[in-house]
Amino acid sequence: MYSERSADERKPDARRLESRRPLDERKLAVLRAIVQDYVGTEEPVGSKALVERHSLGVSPATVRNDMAALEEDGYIHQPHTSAGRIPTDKGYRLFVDRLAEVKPMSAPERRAIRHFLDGAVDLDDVVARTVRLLAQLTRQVAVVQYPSLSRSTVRHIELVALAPAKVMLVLITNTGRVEQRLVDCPGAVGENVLADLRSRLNAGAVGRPLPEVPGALEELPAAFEPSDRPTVSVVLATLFETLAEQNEERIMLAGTANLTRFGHDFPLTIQPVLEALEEQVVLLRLLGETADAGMTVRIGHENEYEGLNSTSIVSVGYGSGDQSVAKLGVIGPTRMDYPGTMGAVRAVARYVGQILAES
Amino acid sequence: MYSERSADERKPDARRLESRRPLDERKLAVLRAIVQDYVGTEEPVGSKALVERHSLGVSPATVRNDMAALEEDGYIHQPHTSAGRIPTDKGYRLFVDRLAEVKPMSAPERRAIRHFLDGAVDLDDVVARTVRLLAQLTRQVAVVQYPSLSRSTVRHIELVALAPAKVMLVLITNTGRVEQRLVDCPGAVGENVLADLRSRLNAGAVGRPLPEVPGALEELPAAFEPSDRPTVSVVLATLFETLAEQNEERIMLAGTANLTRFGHDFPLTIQPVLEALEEQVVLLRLLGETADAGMTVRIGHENEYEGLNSTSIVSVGYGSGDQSVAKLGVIGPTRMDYPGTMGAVRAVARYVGQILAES
DNA sequence: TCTGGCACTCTGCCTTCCAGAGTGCCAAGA
DNA sequence: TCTTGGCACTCTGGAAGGCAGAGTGCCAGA
Repeated sequence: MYSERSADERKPDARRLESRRPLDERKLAVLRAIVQDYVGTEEPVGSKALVERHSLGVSPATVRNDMAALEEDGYIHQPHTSAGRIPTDKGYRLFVDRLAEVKPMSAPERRAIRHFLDGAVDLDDVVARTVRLLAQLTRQVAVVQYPSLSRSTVRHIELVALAPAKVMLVLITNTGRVEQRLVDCPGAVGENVLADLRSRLNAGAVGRPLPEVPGALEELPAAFEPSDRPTVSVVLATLFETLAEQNEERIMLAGTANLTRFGHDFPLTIQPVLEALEEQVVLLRLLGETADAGMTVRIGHENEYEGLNSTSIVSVGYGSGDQSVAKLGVIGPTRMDYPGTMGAVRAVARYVGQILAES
Repeated sequence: MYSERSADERKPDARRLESRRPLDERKLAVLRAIVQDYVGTEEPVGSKALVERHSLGVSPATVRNDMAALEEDGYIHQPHTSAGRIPTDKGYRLFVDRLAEVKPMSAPERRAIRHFLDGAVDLDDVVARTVRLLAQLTRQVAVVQYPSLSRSTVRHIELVALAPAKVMLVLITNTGRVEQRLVDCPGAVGENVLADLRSRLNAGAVGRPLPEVPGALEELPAAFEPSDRPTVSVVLATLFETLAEQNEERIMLAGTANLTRFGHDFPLTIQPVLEALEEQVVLLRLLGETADAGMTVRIGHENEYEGLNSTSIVSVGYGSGDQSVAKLGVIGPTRMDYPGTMGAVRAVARYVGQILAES
């Protein structure tokens, strides 16, 4: 799995991927050329076409020899005798690990990103804009996870009496996320009790990371009159439940129409992908496997989920400060423009982080 | 456009759709049979197959004559000489208006719907469950609009001081919808002012339909000290803005994977549909065209949006009381099982309404 | 008004054929 | 030992042709 590290760190990993004999420079150049051409044309690429389009400085016959070696090592593959070659998952892997440079966004692109995201009015809007932007930039399916509760801290807790025995609990996090729950209390709740509870809740929880909140508020019921304790307990229970509901994490999606540019054997590939995209659980797990730092690229069969076996996923964490609070990424065919996609994903993640930090 | 009305009311409408000579009973039966068979097989249906599968009591030759008449009137159409017939949009229209009975859900189905929706914990969950249920029942793309702000009433308005000059405004509606906005105040806001404002806001707004709220609160700043008025005005402005933002209406979608069962000429049909589905605006307009009472069916070219010209949309309003607060529906190929789809849509809308009314 | 019969016309599918692209291998050259 | 030109071979994709099957339109008779 690709992670952004320095070249020195990276090498031992990459070497493990190769088989017995190391690939010489030219073979790597051939592989790179094959990947680039195949991504461009979607057609198996032959030796003659290769030397024409790339200045490899050798003849087609030589390239053929290299190709044979690459094929034997499993980096490329021939759909049938006397057809050109297409990269295998392993070939893409090597390409991403050693042959590709993440392509930085151009200055105008960066300006456009900034500009587009700056217009957002609230968290929902930030996420919505981000996902659309990413889909547009990469022309693929984009996925953005809402800043997760588990990494954020409490900004405020509010209690609102809606009816004598009904209280609405509102939790606001530093990432701008708002969660609300209706609480059915065992009996009528006095406004003074509510006010007291409100201020104690905030005193104990504000500024804390969500997972720590239950510990900090454990002793709270003891501070109240015995007659009020059931109410306090119910409210607390609801609060803890809300905090714990990490699986309630939301995800936003855009660019599914880009799936139509997927491949030739269309319905077969696209249906499982669409199904996967509808399963929040699958998407969350997918994003969850993203490394905490650096970009993650999962290629074809490296993917656990079967329906996504012919897709690649480029994902990265983003956050308001230095640590990531959520992930985002794109899903596209294994035959994708990795450098460009990775560049776009990284740039978008960076800017979203900035926007979140500012607000 | 189909609307559910009594048979008597319906007739004049239907008659207008027919051409000069009225279609006799048998021709209608033939059309009905054609629609049913075509929906089942997806293949043009011929005269011989028709008499075999349906007990029309006449010979293929007779059916052929009827078909010729139906074709002349534009209800069916021949892809090419010596092929079977397929219904036109006009044919489906007639079928829906006069030949189809909305198919009621079976008792087990109704129980399943109820059961599935009953488990919902909050509004988000209700909508999410509804849309998935609808997609599953109809095996098509389901669309559910969140209960709209414009029809609901204020249940509570809450103000929360987050920082000296930052206030969070939370609006809770009777449909369970919660909207929040961050307000930047011109200066620090005292807690007593905030409390005063809070209670006055609620006194003036609670129970009112959202559109009436601005009128009811117009005079509010006058009740405060001149020094506090700028703050009050800003909060009010933000509140009104929130109320006015009807275009912020949200929509939830499910079942896009069902598009893969769409037709043969796949990528061509599916891409514009996927694009349309990503445009909230398009979807909202689509649902917006739903009649306020009764079900609406829009078939093929009756649809404004070009990308949906080969799809039909079955939509209906749903609501917590007797009046509808939002719409839901499904989008599928014009060649869809109208009676079944309409039955499912109606049933789901009814149960969602009940759930909303209970909560 | 309905029906059986008949000639006619399409499509869809299968087969055949052919050019084009690409390969693997070999022997010669650097 | 690596590179290269040459050559025979293979496979796909598209075009062309042929054919069975399904379906129609029309006509004359009941």
